Amino acid sequence: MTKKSTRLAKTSAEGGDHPSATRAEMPASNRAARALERRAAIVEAAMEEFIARGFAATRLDDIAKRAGVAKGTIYLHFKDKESMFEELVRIVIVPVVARLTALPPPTGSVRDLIEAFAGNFLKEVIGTRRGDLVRLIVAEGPRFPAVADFYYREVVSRGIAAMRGLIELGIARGEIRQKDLARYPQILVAPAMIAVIWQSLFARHAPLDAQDMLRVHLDLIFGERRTT
Amino acid sequence: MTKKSTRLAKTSAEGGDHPSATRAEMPASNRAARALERRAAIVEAAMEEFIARGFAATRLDDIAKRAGVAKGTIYLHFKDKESMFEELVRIVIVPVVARLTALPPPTGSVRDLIEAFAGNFLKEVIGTRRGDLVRLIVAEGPRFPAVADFYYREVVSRGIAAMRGLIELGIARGEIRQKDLARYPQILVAPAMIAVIWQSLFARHAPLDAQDMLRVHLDLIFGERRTT
DNA sequence: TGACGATGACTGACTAGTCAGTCATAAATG
DNA sequence: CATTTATGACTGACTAGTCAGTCATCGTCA
Repeated sequence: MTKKSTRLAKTSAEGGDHPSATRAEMPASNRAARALERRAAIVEAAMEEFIARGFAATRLDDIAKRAGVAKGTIYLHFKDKESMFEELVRIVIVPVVARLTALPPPTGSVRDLIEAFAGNFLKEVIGTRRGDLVRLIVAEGPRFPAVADFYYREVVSRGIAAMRGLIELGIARGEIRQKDLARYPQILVAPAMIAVIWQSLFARHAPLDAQDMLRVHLDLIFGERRTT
Repeated sequence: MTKKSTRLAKTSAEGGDHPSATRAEMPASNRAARALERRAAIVEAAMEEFIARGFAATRLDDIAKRAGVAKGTIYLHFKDKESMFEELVRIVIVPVVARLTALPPPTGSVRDLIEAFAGNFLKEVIGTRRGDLVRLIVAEGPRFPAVADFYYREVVSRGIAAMRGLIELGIARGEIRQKDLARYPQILVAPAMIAVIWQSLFARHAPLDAQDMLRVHLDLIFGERRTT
């Protein structure tokens, strides 16, 4: 009468019951480890779906399917769709911030420092899943104040502060002319943000060489690099 | 039973005479005119709702209510929700482009030209409903290729071309040093775009003086303005 | 060590609710 | 009165969230 046959079919059909052979899955460590793995799978899957479809249009069924988990399982890890989305942003962003905060030793010219930063950003954000996350936050931010707040606090305000510090250093060292720039570090990062958005929206129409663009922008700020 | 109180304040100044005074409402011109009004009301309402909630989360019932029409009426003007959204973007953007394309006579320095442009942009886009539209397009673009295409064709590519022209002029006239800038007009507009997004997302955390920021940015490109 | 009951992670059918789109009916118009 | 336009109750498809039941794993004890 009941249709519980699914799991049975799978298990019983496999005559031999070596865990490894039967379970197409993992070395099946202990429960806790498996749970963590599953949670990670859900986060990963949810990420993809939310980026591809936005919050409202994403179905939890799809996330579950992609993560290889039953829908109910999601609710063992997250309270509901909304808080799942909010946690998601935290989960994905925190390690990135952590990595970037571990800044390289301040050696060399300010331009070199910023260039290193830009190179990182290029490699790690522009054109990657993380870049899409940024677009997603721009998209959903107004409907998720908690997300916008978090993003401002953890990423934007820190980033702005760091850039301001760099700019002031550059001014002090005479590398940067324009003193007012320190008041608007946004100007420094604007082209990078534009590059992120451009890749998501217009890359197919007109590919953008983000690296070259950022170089030109830095030339604008520091003066043309002399190949002397 | 019905609450027809909605379309009151509109155009009651029309030559109303014959209809009984009972209709405190519109003397209403002819059918075609009313239809256009309604269509406009729907577009306006849809705009608000889509901006506030995004495409997927917007309910047609809400649009209808806000526009003061029945839901069925929407379907007299638009095929379905999706094409409504796409048409909407066109309807709202076309006049803006038209207005901006009617550029002022190229008098004065390039910097003055661009400053006039920026001033316009500031007044007409940043911090207005139209700014939100830009954010909406960024948000929904990936899910609406038609919208992204249209926006690229009508706004982005034209804007980029126009900016490139201005930059080249500035280089020719010796106002702009950095020749490579002509290859990336995006750099010129990046801070303006950032300002649009900033106002939507972070204004409540840290208000941004967009005008001043744009001035600083232009100083960066043209050199500090001499108070001549 | 091996057997066995307790545990709780996991499942997916199900409920309750939502909303795009339809259409029979009503109002307005000419 | 015939025709065009508007209405909003209704339908059917879809989905967030639930929960009774299952079973792999774990702790315990002979």
